[in-house]
Amino acid sequence: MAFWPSIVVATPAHSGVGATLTYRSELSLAPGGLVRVPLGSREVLGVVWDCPDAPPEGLTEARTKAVAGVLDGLPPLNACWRQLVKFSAQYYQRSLGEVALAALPPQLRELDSTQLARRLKKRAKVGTAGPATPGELNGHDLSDEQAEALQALAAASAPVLLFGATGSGKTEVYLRATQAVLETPVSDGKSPTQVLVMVPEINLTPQLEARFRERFEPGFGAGSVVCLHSGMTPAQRLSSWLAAHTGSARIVLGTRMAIFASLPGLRLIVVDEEHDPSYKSQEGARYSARDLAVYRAKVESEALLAASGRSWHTGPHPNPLPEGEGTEAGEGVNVPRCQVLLGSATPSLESWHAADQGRYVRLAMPGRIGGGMLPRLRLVDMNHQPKGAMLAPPLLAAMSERIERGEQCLVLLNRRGYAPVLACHDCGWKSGCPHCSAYRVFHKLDRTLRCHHCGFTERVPRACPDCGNLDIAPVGRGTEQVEEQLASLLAEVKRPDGSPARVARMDADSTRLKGSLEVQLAALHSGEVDVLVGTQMIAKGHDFRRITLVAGINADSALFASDYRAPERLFALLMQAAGRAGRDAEQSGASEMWIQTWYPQHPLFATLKKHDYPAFAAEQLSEREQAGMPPYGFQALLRADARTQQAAQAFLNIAAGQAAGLPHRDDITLYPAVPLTIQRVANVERAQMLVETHSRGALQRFLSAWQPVLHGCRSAPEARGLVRWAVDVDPLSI
DNA sequence: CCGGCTATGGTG
DNA sequence: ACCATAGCCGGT
Repeated sequence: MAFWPSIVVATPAHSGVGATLTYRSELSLAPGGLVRVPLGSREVLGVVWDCPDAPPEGLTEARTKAVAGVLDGLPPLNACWRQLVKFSAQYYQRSLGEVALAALPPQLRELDSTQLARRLKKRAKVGTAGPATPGELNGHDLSDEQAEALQALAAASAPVLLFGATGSGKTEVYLRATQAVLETPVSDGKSPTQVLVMVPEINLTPQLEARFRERFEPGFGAGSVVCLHSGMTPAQRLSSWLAAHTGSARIVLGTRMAIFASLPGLRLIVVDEEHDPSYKSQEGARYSARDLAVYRAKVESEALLAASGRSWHTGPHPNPLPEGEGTEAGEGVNVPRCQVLLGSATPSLESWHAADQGRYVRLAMPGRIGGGMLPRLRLVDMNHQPKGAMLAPPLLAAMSERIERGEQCLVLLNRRGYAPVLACHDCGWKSGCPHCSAYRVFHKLDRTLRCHHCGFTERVPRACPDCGNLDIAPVGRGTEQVEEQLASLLAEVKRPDGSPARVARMDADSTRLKGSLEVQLAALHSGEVDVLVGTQMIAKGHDFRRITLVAGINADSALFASDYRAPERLFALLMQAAGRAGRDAEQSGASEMWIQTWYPQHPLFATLKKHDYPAFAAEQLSEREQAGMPPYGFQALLRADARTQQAAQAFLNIAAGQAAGLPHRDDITLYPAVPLTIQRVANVERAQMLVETHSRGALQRFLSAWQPVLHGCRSAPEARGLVRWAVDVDPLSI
């Protein structure tokens, strides 16, 4: 066979031929290099995946195309990054090229190598900081708990779960751990050490960014801290990505997508609020950035160890993903490694279970900085309140008292708009969405009916569209209505300076415009606002100083939800909300969390009252174990979207039928195809099938074998009208 | 009878 | 992914 130089490239192509495509190239290329290659009639960005000695069997030189260009000047993506991408593609059942290309900044696809050179030069100027002089502006001493946590972290050789109460100073632990990593000297020619810090939401990046900049830019230079999230412009993203890839950025702060950043000197990954469902991607490769963080840290550690010439002797590694065994905690101090630090006041049951088993090291910080106490829980039994009261009189009285003392209140309601539905009292018309099986929400401020699923918006009709009746009225309550009502109910209440109480609202609608979140937070901090009404957005992360009362006014819907993770989410949300109150120690003694409920006897409230997350977790875990649910069992969803519900279900049923004889089929339960709770969205019918088993390995091998079958089922005549399908491994809601 | 839209297939 | 091509309705 004639020799010709070939390279294997990961491209965005993802059905048919295989995971990678082979090209011809005279140039010397290394794995991880970026190339432009012809694909069909286009030219696309690709990642060099392999440089084999000989081209694959059965492929002739004439049938291959030549590499069109090389983005030289850019160091190749290292083996750890490639391993992360490869693993993610396999585990989440997507093509290698799709994951690889999605992990790169979109702008990179449009650049040629001269443009790239210019960007790199620009970067170099900002990026190279002088020798590190550790930031001194550190200020406060560590609490005993923080100091102990940091010591234990330094000694840990497994993932660390930092179980810290809201206000216990987790961020300071992240900062100190980061500082320790950045001060670690590296030998010549090696990349400077780097830290990745992830937060669940874009909203939470600015305040964390400010703290990291303040702490590290004096010592490590401007540009040592960069952000990476989907809210940035393409140019900003490219710039941050290049800074991370070249090592000029020492700290990358971002949302879930940041897990795929190229970080050649990575030594620590922090996952803040690790329980947060936002870490699970809901489109494309449905990855969990938290789980991948644990995997990535393991891969990076192995590489560092191999490079240091030692061999790993503790056996298999902690890893939530492949068939999970573990490693013993507490070994391996001073072994070069990349650590992972998962922080939460209400950890995911998955992480909690891993800590119970000793696969993770659990560090607890139960106390609040400054000795503040968590608020006292007050349950309002709605059975004993006046009919139709949206806020119980005792709650209103308590709020008034707080306002008169110059304290602030938070009112939590997980529903945007004025009312979830508008209805005609005569003929029974309701404000349904014509494109979805859902009601359109009444937004009074701009007089619209808006579908929160597909975005379809119309002006509110003046009369009932069906019968012409003028008497159409809102049913149920949203944040707009609570804001309006509270403003009128508290109109007579005076603040200490004699001025009237002020109510404001914060939700996705009020913060849509750029900068308005900051404006709203400033209004709260300066004390202009006494009562803030909002969705779960107000429960997350923000550091409110003068809040002494938090009220959840409609928690019940989650108590009896069919989703088995609903209690966990409700507990986390209420704990998080409670954590907003009493951050100021002086006032914390009297701070309160009020919950309006029709079911005050519900056991969830008893554990919440004691702020006893361990008890709650133990109880939930035993239920999960009984039922063989995660983390004891393993699940995937096969999802199908189609023009008709029959087509969607037909696809799923055919797929299930054709699963016969596949590896591990006997270990797998395939449940019947069912429509999703919201069956139709934007005129697309949705259905799904639950895949369940007791072994992660069995699930993986079964899904891999099922994949080509699923591709084939697409063209089954019964599935005519199928729009798309997807596999969701480790789904968050079923 | 052309043009636009949507479904289907292939990329080295 | 993205593009090309093939198959189905409306308009002058």
